[in-house]
Amino acid sequence: MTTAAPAGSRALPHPARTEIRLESVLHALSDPVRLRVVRELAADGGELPCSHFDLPVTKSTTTHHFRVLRESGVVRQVYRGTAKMNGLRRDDLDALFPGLLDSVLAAARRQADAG
Amino acid sequence: MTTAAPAGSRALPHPARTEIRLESVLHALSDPVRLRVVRELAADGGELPCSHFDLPVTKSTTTHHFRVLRESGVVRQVYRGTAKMNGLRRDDLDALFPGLLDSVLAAARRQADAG
DNA sequence: GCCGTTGTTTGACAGTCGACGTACTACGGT
DNA sequence: ACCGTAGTACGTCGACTGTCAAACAACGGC
Repeated sequence: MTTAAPAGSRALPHPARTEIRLESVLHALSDPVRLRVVRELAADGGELPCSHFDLPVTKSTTTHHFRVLRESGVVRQVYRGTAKMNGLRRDDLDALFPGLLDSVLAAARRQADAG
Repeated sequence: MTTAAPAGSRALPHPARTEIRLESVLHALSDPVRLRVVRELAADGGELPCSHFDLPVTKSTTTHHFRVLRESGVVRQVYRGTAKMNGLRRDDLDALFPGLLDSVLAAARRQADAG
């Protein structure tokens, strides 16, 4: 009754680089909570656990948002002990859509500053 | 009986430049039909009537999509006789979010070519 | 072995979205 | 005055979204 994934390294499905769709990425980034997560990940540059983010939503909603980000190809998630680490898929996104992520991040920063 | 707008020039509400929200723009661009419209508008550079677009949806759905694009600040719409002309708000978008529109368009082109 | 921390799952719920058809309005020509 | 073309408004429908609470699972340490 292992669910299909071997215990000890719960598997997380990610789209391959070629499967990443622009529409899905834009949709993932169009939510304020998710955009904020992406900004923090970009600012950090490395990997951050879900628990690092102090989001104005419950745990289950947080799980949901991270799943949308992962399934759209925006973040990569891996388990490290009990924590789930999140990293931006900068390499893949920059290869597929050069400049897109940077201009979205710049736009978000600008809008936040003007706020 | 006039609905509030003087006859002869039906008014269409547009967000002012400062009211345009990044999240709304990304959401507007995350739909395949709308992204396609935006690409055609960008390729043309000028104004095109709704009837120019041969979209795989009905007229009423087309109206809906153009409204989303207008209300998010992506396109500007004006009536010209019985036609409703649509133009990209390049000036406003470029001023608010430099490079964003271009990288989205480049990404869309790239994805379409690879498709 | 037990507990706390971390995250998942499930089910519910209200709201939005994209799509449709039908009925309607607005304008330009004939 | 009439018709045709262009687009709108309204109501509906099913699917998806964002949110929550409550119960559960996995791992690390004590």
